[in-house]
Amino acid sequence: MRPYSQFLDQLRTAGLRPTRQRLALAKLLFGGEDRHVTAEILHDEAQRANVRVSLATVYNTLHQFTDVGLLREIAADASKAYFDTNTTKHHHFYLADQGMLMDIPGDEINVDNLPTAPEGTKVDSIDVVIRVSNN
Amino acid sequence: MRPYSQFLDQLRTAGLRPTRQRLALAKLLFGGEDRHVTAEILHDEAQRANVRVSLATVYNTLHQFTDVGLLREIAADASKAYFDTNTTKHHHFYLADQGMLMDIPGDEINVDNLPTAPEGTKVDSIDVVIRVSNN
DNA sequence: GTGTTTGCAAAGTGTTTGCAATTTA
DNA sequence: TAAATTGCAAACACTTTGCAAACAC
Repeated sequence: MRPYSQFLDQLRTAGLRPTRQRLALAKLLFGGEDRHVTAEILHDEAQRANVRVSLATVYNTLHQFTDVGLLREIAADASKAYFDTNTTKHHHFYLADQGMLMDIPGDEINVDNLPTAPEGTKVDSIDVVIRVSNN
Repeated sequence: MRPYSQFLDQLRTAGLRPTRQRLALAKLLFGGEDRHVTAEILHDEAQRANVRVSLATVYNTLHQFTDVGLLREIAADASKAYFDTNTTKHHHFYLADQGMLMDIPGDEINVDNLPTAPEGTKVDSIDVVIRVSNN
């Protein structure tokens, strides 16, 4: 099995050039279980994996991946951007004390009786965030 | 009717000294309809109303009001903090293009089948944000 | 080769902080 | 007068940007 081939395909399909940096970040993001990252977390992880990539490129890459639908951005906290590798419909616990997100499976919350979007707008996403703190 | 008396009472009840700045901000926030503000919006508004108050004090005041339950903070966008004068249970449309929040009445969305909070934590709030953009 | 992507450092935005001066009770 | 609050400016955290060098095709 050729290493990286799944990530190569993933990037090509998305219309992004499979550069060394994008491949390495894709591997970190999509190589295992679903996860929630901030730019800083991913950058640190890349360093530790001996992947030289600048923080600016990590930011660019996270946004590019989000634009092509490989990631989903979660507004859990007004001070930091979180990205989720699970782009399917589901919601989150936000552990305020740890600054950490946890998935809630999509079928564990019912959201219904949704109002229609305001005149002239379309719905981009529906986020349910349950903020919890230590007790 | 003594001007400001309702705001004096409101602040005293909340255990906050009714300073000139807090009174003026309370009047702007709670003197009319429910509203959503950022620190910058409120600061600008205070200037226009000829209330001299520093941006730092606006930030402090917004957080103090939030701590005592007069305001509620909404994480609608990872880049800016929004505060809502309506602290009752309800949800929001976030108009991404305008950076603006709109209330959705509490009874217009059902959220049920909620999972229990993770071990050792308690639920602080449940936010439903429907992100919409112009079409 | 040509256009894209990267890294760097600088700049930008929103927010918090330290501390002296001011205000409130 | 003692304690709380304010304003200022500096510091901070996170993010974006401009541009020359490096890379992908």
